[in-house]
Amino acid sequence: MLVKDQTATFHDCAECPIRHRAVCARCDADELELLEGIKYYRSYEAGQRIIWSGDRMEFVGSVVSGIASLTQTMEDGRTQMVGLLLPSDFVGRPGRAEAAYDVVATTDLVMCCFRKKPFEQLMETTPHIAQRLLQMTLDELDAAREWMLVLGRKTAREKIASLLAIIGRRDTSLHMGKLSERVTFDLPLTREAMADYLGLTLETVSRQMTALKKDGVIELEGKRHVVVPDMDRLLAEAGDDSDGGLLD
Amino acid sequence: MLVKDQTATFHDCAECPIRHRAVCARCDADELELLEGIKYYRSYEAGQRIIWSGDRMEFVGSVVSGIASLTQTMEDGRTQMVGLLLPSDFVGRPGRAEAAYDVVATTDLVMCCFRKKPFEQLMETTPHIAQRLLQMTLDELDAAREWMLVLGRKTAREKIASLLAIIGRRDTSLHMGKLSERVTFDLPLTREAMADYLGLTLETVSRQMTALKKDGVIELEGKRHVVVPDMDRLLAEAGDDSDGGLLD
DNA sequence: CGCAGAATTGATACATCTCAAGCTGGGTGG
DNA sequence: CCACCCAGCTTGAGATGTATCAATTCTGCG
Repeated sequence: MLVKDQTATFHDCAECPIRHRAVCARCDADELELLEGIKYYRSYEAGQRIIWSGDRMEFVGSVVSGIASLTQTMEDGRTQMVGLLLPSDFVGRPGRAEAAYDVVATTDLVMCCFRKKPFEQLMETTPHIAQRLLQMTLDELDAAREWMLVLGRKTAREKIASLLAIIGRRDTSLHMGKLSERVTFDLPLTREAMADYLGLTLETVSRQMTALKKDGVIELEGKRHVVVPDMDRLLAEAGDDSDGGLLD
Repeated sequence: MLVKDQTATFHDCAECPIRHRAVCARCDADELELLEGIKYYRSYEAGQRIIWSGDRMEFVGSVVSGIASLTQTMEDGRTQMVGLLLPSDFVGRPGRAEAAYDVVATTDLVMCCFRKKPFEQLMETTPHIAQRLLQMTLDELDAAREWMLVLGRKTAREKIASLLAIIGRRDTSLHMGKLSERVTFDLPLTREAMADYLGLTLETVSRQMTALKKDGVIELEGKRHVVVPDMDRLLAEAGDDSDGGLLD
């Protein structure tokens, strides 16, 4: 399987695509070697569940490639996505035995895993890891709070625009720097996943996508490929005062 | 002023009421002494703004007594509370120059402050502080994500019940341990603040409070004093499967 | 070809918002 | 001590945005 083959190419941390953004970002060569000793790769297919809420967690790790989602579900089936895990994002919580959320692979996914115990021990002796993890956790907390504003106070149209803006911005920051020009990306989420993220129904997501298209805020090629002719316009629709948003 | 007098009594960290829960919880006597060297107390009156979003942060610190709220505001005035700061909670983000949120004193408040620079330096050399801060940040992240479910998927009635359950649980865990018995507490929030927390209007909050009262889920003495005859009933109304919620 | 999952579109129901009056209780000044 | 005032709260009637239920239409794929 293609995904399996990819993993082989990451064996050396020095050449890892997320080397400078993940939890190991601050580690020097010596520390990296210690991490290499306890790491292993795992691949998942799109749709596969990685972790069940309430399960015992035997590992923590980083997303290397692909996208996963953190979700919570109520007894009656209502679900809310509470996090989008992108390459370099950390999964799992040191010091906690059981998972608090479901983690599901949204696309095909590769993770760099560490068994939990050894990782926790390493954290005690390697301040660089704990420091980086603190930084990343603070960033995630900011993103979560930004998202609370979206969930609590924005209209359906603004919610969609906000989501598109995040994804668009992230994709662009990876490629080149020029914003507020024509931006193009693929939606990694189904309408249903978008609805779960935004606290809407998939019908409402669909209607608002159509409306944004009709108003010229976005263009659609197929269902998943999005073109944003004017990023500032999109940000205005999102209700953002064009300053930074999530995920800096 | 009464609040001023109180601060005098906290001069010694060893006798501080939040000694074992705040960011200094893991510090030993030596480390505490270093912290004492850079700390100072500040008092605020109910309603006073502690920090403006976008302002330069010159200090970080812990809430010693009272309650504060973290809020975000959109240009058109819509506001969303993104955090409730209780005694022992940490304010500010080491490594960031500007505040991302407004912080407002909900009740009269005392804070234990550290100038930001010295605190950051101390963090570098004192793993116990960084470790504790990581733990607290992870807890806050969990609370924020729990709240995303409330904002995104719960009905107005469930939202109110959820908020009352959190406040009730916290108050009880401070006093005695026996839950699911009669629980009593004062609401530290106005209806408007509740609305800002829950992503509702204050009219809807008021109506749902009335409805919960009429249905016997809660009793009200005056506007602010709440009696919960059956905590399990309240949790059921919140849509929680009676397991833990926020703020463990 | 035809099926299945994903997405769109339509008609209607309903929860919450909005706008507009009143109410309540604690504090202030005459 | 009373009358008034005002912030906080409650209640009402109607408007509106989103959910719900129900068909279709699309799209990729075996």
